[in-house]
Amino acid sequence: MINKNVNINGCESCAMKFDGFETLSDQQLNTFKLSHCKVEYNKGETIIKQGARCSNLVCIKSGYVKMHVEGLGGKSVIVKVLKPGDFIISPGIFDDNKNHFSASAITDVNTCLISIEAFSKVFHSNDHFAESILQHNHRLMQTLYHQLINLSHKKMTGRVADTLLYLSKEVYESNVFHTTLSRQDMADLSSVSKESFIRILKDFKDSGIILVDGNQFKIQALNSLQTISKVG
Amino acid sequence: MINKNVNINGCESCAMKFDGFETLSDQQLNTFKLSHCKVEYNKGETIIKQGARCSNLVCIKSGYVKMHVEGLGGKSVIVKVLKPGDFIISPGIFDDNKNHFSASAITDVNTCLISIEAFSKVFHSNDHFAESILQHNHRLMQTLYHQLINLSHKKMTGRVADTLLYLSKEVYESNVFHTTLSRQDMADLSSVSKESFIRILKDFKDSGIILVDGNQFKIQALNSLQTISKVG
DNA sequence: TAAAAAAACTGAGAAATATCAACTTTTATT
DNA sequence: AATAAAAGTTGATATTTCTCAGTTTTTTTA
Repeated sequence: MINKNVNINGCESCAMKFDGFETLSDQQLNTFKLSHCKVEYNKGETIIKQGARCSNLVCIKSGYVKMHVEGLGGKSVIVKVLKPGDFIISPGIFDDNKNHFSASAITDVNTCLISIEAFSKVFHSNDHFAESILQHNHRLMQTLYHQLINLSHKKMTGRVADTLLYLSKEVYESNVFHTTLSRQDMADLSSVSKESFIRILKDFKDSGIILVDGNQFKIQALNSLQTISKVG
Repeated sequence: MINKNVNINGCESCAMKFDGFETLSDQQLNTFKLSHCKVEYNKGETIIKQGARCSNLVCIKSGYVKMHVEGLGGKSVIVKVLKPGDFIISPGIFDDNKNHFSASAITDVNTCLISIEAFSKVFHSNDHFAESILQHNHRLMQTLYHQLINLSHKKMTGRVADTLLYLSKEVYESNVFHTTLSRQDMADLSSVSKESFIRILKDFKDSGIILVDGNQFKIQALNSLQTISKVG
């Protein structure tokens, strides 16, 4: 026995729950384990770079990550904020092997990187896993449809309201939250300029809809915010 | 033998090529054949309705289809124009079983509808098919990322130029084309108002970049159009 | 801890874009 | 063929949203 520790912190005993991974057999988990790297990223670091070859399935064990698409003139759109339990499959997998978006740490982040070879092997050997990967994709696509509607049919106020609701409900899961996203990030999530974002935030604050102190947020009038988001 | 014709027009002999279907065995094709309905839609008819239960994989054998997301106040965004050989998998499959977008015929359309049960059965029994379905999805997602950037970083002219290039390159595959999309449709594809779309079209025409006569288009200065699209 | 850099905020003005109303042309219907 | 309905077009106007420039606050670095 060369290494007694081979199973310590092995994937079977990983406390983290990733949706869809439940159907993996011990052997399949072992395939992941053999390929995996535990990597810690510091706040601000790039985890996935748009345009680069994609070589990993990135599983987030702790911390928060922004998933963004880099556009024209240094601008970018934030598509999603990922949290522990989320994982990222680049749409380049099974296609051109390039990343079509970037991902950056907005806090210190602990990840588990699984090689696409291992991912591919397991995808091909477990049809239930394949189904859950397709489902994972479909959900992301629903987010994108929602974002498209937001952008084209809503005015700035509606989009900013949406961002606040998204952060509160989906990301931080509380009506009081502290974010490490900058104002620019939140503006990119709402597709408005930073200045406009700040102004609208102030309006919401002045109307008593939210409470803001730096990066600390509290949603006070959920109904109002939901109405603004719906009406656009 | 009850029905001598059972194999006539069976899926093995279908002349239509759908990407990813090559890996299907005769038995798997038979699963599709058993479930399939050939349905002809008239121009203007709804093929897939957003919010309704999704019950089919829709394969387009002839004609053109617009895929659109219905948003607020009766507005909608056209995500893609589908042509013969394309097929539609609703993102609701393997998830909430609802359609998250609509699809409407913009010409008379011949379709082959395959039940999601049959689709699911084959997806689970052929890992190469599963891979190509995931790839199909990823490509659609790339379109969506592109659209997001278009919407948030480009001005109207850039978006309209993009729409013309898209129709010319991807849909009609010629620099001279006739479309059955209305001005409103093309505006929805560009996320601008119909009036703005018409105005920009006129500008392009006056600058000699394109030639327009009703629904007949000719791209005369491809370079200019590409520059406008890139610069935004 | 002082200086520098980055991020947050504010106001004014300019640019982009939508809306509305009228009008023309095309298409569909009786 | 006459009429109605829908789609396309145009101009004027109002709204939305961005950009720029300056200021303050916070964070980082030396």
